[in-house]
Amino acid sequence: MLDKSFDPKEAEARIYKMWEDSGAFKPRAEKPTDTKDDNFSIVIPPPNVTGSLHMGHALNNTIMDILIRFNRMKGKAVLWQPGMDHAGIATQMVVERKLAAEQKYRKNMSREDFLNHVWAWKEESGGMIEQQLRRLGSSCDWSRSKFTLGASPNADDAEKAIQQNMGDGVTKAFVEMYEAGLIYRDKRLVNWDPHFQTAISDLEVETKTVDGHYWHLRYPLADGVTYEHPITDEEGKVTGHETRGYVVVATSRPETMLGDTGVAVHPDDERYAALVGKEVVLPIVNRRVPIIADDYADPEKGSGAVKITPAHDFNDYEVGKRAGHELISILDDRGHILPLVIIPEEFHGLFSVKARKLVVAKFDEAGLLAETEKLKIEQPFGDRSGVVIEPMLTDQWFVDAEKMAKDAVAAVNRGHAAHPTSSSSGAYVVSNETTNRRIHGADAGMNPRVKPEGDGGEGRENGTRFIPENWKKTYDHWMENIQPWCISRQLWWGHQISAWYGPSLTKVNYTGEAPASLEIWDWDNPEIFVANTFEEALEKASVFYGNVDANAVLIGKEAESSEKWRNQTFDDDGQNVMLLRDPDVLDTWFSSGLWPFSTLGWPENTEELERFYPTSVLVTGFDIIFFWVARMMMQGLHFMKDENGEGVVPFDDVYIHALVLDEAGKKMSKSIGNTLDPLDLIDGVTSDVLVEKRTRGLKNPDKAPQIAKATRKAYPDGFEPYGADALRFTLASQAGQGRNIRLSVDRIAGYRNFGTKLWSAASFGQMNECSPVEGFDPSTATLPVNKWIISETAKTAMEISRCIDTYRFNDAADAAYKFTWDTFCAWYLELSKPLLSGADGAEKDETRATFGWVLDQILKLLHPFMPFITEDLWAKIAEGRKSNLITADWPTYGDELVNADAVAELEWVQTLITNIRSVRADMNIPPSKKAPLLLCGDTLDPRLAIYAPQLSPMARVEHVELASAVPDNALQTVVDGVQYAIPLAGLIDMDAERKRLAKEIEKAQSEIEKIDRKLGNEAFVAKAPEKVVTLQKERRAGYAAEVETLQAALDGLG
RNA sequence: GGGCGAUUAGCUCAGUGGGAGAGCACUACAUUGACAUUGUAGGGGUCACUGGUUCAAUCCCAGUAUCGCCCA
Repeated sequence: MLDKSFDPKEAEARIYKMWEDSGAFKPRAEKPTDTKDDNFSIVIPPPNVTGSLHMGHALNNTIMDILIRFNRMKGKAVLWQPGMDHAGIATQMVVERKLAAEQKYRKNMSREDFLNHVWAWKEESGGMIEQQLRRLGSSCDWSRSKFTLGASPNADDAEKAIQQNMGDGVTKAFVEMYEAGLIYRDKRLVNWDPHFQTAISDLEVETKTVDGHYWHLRYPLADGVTYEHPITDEEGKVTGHETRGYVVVATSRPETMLGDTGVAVHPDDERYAALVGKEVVLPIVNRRVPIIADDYADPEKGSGAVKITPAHDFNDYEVGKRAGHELISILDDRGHILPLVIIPEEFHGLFSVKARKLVVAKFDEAGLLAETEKLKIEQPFGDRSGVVIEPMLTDQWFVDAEKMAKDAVAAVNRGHAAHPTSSSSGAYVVSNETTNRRIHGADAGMNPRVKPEGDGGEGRENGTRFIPENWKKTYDHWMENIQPWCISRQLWWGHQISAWYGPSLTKVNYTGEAPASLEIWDWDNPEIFVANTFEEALEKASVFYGNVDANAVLIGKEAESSEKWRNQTFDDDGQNVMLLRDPDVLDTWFSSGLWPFSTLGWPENTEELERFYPTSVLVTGFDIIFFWVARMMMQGLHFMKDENGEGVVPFDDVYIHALVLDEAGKKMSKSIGNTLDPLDLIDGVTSDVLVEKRTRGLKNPDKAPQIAKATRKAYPDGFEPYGADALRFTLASQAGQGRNIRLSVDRIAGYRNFGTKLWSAASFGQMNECSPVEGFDPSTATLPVNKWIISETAKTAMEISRCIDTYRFNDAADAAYKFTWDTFCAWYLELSKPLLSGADGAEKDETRATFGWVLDQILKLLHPFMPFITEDLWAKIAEGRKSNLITADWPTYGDELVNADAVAELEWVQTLITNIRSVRADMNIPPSKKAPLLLCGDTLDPRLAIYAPQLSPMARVEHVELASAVPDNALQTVVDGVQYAIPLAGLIDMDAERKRLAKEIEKAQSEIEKIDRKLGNEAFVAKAPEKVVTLQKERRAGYAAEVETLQAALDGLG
């Protein structure tokens, strides 16, 4: 006997362990007959090692798990590759914060000591999210979980073996890209985060609109020059001129004037034409700088003249470069004014905001502050640090993204061209069945790519397709405007850059002769040796310096610090020039970009790489298309080559899912206090705990009472334990291909109820001995009711398969829900009751077997969505199953099981029952009151006798008989043009019945009118397809018959 | 400023060139037989607005309004 209901708390952990222990999460062994089509793979978007599960993960992983389980059941070799991202900045931040609480600071530690702290933290507290992902039911192959940074120095050998390639791969990628000219080192303006004191990429900068000021500053013209400045009225008309000995520039950052190199005006701006070529004297610093003409100056904005600070503004940088200006950096790493001789001492060391106030005060004092304007300004902030980002001139490593982007754009064009928008059916071509490729690792030869068999699709031809396809535009747009990607970070936690520096020989005209002395070597613009290892770098250096000064031979010393390297010149033996390894690390996304192949073992040529690259689909949110998807495309195409040397895309499809928002449509965020923890929805939570969690550790604690109040109002009773299945099903059912999902807790409860419904139907089946029958062949069923439910099962199975294949998860979930609840539970189960409780015999046996078979199919079809409850039932309703549900065969039958006659017959039964119920309910006839059903006509429909046992309980029909005329005091209904009467003397309000009939007639009448308008239109009859015209005629006939019968009924009432 | 998207029942959202849908909420009725985490029935919508294309528009096109997101 089944328990009363499913207990997720008890079952989830037990079942998950059973799956994992069974080896079901590992890809099945390769068969000799396997083609690329028989493999299905997904790489997980690696969560940050610091991360904890949020709703975005829940959606993302639910979708992946649906795809994975579906394809696994279809018999494919399935690999869901898990892993984590080391998340450079985020992790370093977490650990530094933790150390600070213990009065320990990174600055006072060696790099090695600090990294040991981070690794220790990772072992202890990192990676919690992998446990949380298990709670969702994610069926990843955890045994191959990868970490972008590789193994910890203290890891055991097994772990080291698993992670070995991760670090090697990144180094190899860096070196190869450098050698291919795709990576270079350059002094450029970059986004500088003064808090973390590192460069960050454009993508890590968030521009926000904040309250700010525009200060209009007067820059005096040099040498007593003056000009006539036009004075305008409110409408912009010039009303006169005034003589000015200054130009006005407006800025939101006055402190940068300390580093100004000029003032720009538009070349066509007549007002300033005479001033171009003249100079202004910068106040405070008393420097002369030129007035130049440049298109960048917008005559419409402000005074039309702009100050130019090339070292601290991206636009000014370009202007300065065009004008050949020298760059003057005025800020240090922390955003403080540098102690430069050209800057008055009182500014030295001031934080930029303080310097700003002082500059403004000085201008004001000197009468040079023309105006202070309050307005909203756009300001860049670091997405992690939250501080204002300073453009800074520094030496950094860059990827020439523009070059790589071309191939990546072309690959997506190919992907979409191979799959033109589908026909009106809206069905996508099933991707993973139209590709058939084999790939080998970088060092191996490639097999020719086999063209897929055509099923209408042309095959992917090594392209990637976005789903929904509108994301292609976003991707294209960004790729076409891509900027050099700054990949170096001034952090410690990450892949240290594999480059070594030696002194440069550029200062001498190097001819191969030994320079006279090391003194003239240039330490500021070092020679760069990019290599996989120090030994390799040394070799390269030896070749380079080989015939230089015989007194200074490089023999393999690596400088421990840049100070030592610069200041000491020779190593401790006083003999040798040292090489210095670049202390910086790579942007985390550089290693994430290798994820689709590094996780499969690259740069080794592994079996997994062969079998599972390219991956079938990438499932992710649109917020990381640029960060991640684009980079994987670029790096995948660069490193993974086919036998012709063509780059191979990392995935066939990219499915972009929605963002999960709260019920009000707001982005979930800790600071707003509207986050929902997936685990709370799975396990349940009290309102008190929920409030506590939402108000703990707020950046702005003042908000706590407000958040607490809103939380208690929204969820006064907290959450019940809905279980992982309900959460998954809700996410799937809301995963329409739109932009976002408002998560509804009511719906989660609704889908929990759905699970209970399924459970109770299974329980009913068990009580009635409806166990699955070994070898039952559904095509042999004889009873129409069984043929019908088998038909509906087949139709549903086809529908669900089609929907999952085309990433229409909500449609798939809906189809499963409707079939289970409405078709199976509400109709079949009730219709089967008389048979199951009737006399033993062939019909009862067939019905039991059918019931058992259909329930099995339901469990299979629901399994990808609700893995736990289905697996539990699978085991509990039948003993000695051949396999667990997770590896059971997916239903693949189809039309051959659909019996149109049986479907028509049962639809008639349902209409009859529904109509009887409806007229009775309309007249408020209590269900307890049974009544005969009279067929008003000449012959009794034999089907009425057959379904009498069902009509009795379901439609409260006492018995069925033929009547020549409608008796008085009877309700009437029409099914298929046949009139039925239900005599209920004494229970019917005849006036109400007349009104009811009149209303029904009116309804049908208005439909007829609508159709008549159409059919009366000659153009419609002439031009519309015949099918449509016929359909309308048929519909009209149907309504007409109904009206006639209803009218007769109404007339009969007198 | 450029781009993308949304606007359908009270709420949250599907949907389609030819008969307006679901879940929740609501109303009425029911209840010892799978299930109250229930059953049956019902009410409720000019498919944002204005034009256009078409025999036919909620759907395609153009514009307007409102809201949201991304980029500058």
